[in-house]
Amino acid sequence: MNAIPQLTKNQTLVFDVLSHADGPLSAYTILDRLRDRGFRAPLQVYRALEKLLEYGVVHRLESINSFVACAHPGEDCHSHGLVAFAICDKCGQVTEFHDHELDHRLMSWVRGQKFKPEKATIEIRGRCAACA
Amino acid sequence: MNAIPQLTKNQTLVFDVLSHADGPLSAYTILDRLRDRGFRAPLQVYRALEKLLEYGVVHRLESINSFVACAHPGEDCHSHGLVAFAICDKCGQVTEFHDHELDHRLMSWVRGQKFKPEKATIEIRGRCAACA
DNA sequence: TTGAGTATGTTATGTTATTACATAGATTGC
DNA sequence: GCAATCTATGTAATAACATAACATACTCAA
Ligand SMILES: [Zn+2]
Ligand SMILES: [Zn+2]
Ligand SMILES: [Zn+2]
Ligand SMILES: [Zn+2]
Repeated sequence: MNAIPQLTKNQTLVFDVLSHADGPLSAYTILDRLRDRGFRAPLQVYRALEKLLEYGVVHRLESINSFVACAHPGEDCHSHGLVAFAICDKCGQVTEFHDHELDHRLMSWVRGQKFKPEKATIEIRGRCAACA
Repeated sequence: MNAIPQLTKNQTLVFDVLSHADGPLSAYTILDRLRDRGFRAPLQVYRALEKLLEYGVVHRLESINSFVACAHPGEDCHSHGLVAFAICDKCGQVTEFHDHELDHRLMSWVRGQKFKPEKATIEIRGRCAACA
């Protein structure tokens, strides 16, 4: 359970944008929102995201090439468990959830294969309750 | 359980490349491998892939922007169940698997949220037995 | 045979992500 | 202090992935 280090200037800016967004954002959207804070190039965003992902305070949604602030900051789940997302294709809302049973099931299959997991991606696309 | 229609010329070419590949391929890699069969533009690949995905004979691996031929052709799983992948980051080998228990667990969570799932992505990245 | 639907070809463009190189700031040991 | 080192940042260019827009051709049924 590594502590989250003090964020640098750019990391703070990117994290702030994600925290206050009402849904996942692409790297280039983040860039646009930080132009008036001095951001000029994608790398400023990608480098910050890389660290934020490493610290576990941001998640990447592979199926939509976007990033979202962790919905459960401070919780222990991320260090030992797996994270899943339900993504609404209509309104963009994302629900992050953890399920130890799911985790256990996946990992037991994986261990049976002698596969050494590093990272798991679980994303469900569809319609949220409000948009159904 | 919709039958798979007769594939068109381009769909056949793309499917053949994927079937004979020893791992997942990006769209542009497929394009390169079909240059001498007359392919000139990405869209020829993407359009074929779109159909092949729809027919369920090819899967897209979101976390590596690549495509792979279904490992279980003809099986019924795809129409009602969910597909998961273990992807080796060293050698690129992909193992496709189905697990009804996993499926059930995920869908019960999702139903509890009144979320209407359309598609699920489950990808585990790590090292395969041979590369561990 | 004409109209609708599907498949294809081609060019251009949009979107996402990384490489390469330069500069600046912080930290450590001397 | 001052060099060595490490981390963070700035900038330009390019690579990698994906789609839009438009034209043409090929079914196939009415
Ligand atoms: Zn989280
Ligand atoms: Zn919604
Ligand atoms: Zn399959
Ligand atoms: Zn391997």
